[in-house]
Amino acid sequence: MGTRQRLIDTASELLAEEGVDAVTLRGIAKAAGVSHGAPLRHFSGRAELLSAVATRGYAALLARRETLPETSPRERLTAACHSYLDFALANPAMFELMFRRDLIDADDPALSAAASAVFDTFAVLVAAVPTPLARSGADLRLVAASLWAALHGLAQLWLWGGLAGASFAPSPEAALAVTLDAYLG
Amino acid sequence: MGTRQRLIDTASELLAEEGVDAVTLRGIAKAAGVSHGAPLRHFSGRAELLSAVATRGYAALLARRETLPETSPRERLTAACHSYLDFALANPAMFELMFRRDLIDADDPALSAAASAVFDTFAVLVAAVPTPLARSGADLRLVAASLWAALHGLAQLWLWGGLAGASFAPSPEAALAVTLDAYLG
DNA sequence: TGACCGAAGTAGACACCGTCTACAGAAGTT
DNA sequence: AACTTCTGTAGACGGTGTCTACTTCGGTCA
Repeated sequence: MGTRQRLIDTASELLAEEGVDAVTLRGIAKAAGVSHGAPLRHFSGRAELLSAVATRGYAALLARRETLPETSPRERLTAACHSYLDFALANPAMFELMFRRDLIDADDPALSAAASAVFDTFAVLVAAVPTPLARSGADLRLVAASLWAALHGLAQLWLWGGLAGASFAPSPEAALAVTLDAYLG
Repeated sequence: MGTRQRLIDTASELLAEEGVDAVTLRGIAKAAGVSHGAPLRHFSGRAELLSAVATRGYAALLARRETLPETSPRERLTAACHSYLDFALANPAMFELMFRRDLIDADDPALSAAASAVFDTFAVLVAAVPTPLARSGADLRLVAASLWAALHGLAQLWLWGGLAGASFAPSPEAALAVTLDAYLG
């Protein structure tokens, strides 16, 4: 296996185990058993390596779409929403990296393609459900964007520390249920 | 004026002008005209200084609640939502800092108090509006959390790069309108 | 075959970062 | 007047990303 691929693998493991702070170019190199300068032979810099890692994250998110139940469009959509939240909570470091534009290169073609694919497939799922919003004539892609943002905010806020410190501490699933209620009626 | 306060001021300006990457302890010290070690006489470390800056951000967010129109609860809530999004888009670096738990100390008492106050006042606004969700018996604080998350996700996603790269690029206001439609019916 | 040449890995240097420590002075207290 | 505390400075240390030689190895071509 090529060094380039091993660097991405090692970085992914390091990310999952030690968090986003640990994904340092030198640390990855050491964990991969190469010198600290070796990664620069395969990537233009840290951002490019981490972009490759994040791209893998978007791919994993997309892969979850293949495992949705083959039932009603509505159930498929709610399952996809749960899947998104589950992914974020199960892979917090990867999820954080995927949206840290100071660590990755947002213009990376593979990365933005993967990210767009995630949104596009989500938009398709949304379009298949006759929500009250859709009945009222709203732009379906706008509804998809709005719902995705709601999901994303839920994940982000929860990873951030939930509403800990606030006077009560709901579970993310409970909040998601309310969100889905709002959108799907 | 004490050095401590000037450090917070300088850091805030630096944050707004140069972004979150520029808010380095040494950079702040230089901009404030003191030696690189001086900040450590007033703060235990970078996290404590940045927590003070972020606390100011939450305070600014809270202050916007004072300027809401004295009309119907529904209009007050929608105005508060627009205000939240406006704040994020107008102060992207501050908004980012406020939710970067690797840069600030989430356990800072002043910080968590300010953050909780923001959520609590938002929950009060939500509770005053007879949304369809409320009528269906949902926990009002849960509704507030869900709506806040939706707002937050909208802001975050937009700052992240909007849905640029996706097949279409909606304005954040348009997406917010859909979100409010979903929740307020 | 032998010369060449580019790709890949290494080691060292540089500037920057956060943090720690030793030191100097100023201010206030006993 | 002596002593202690507070505030600021300067230097050091380990860590980071990136750049620049320097090797080394594999394949290509005369």
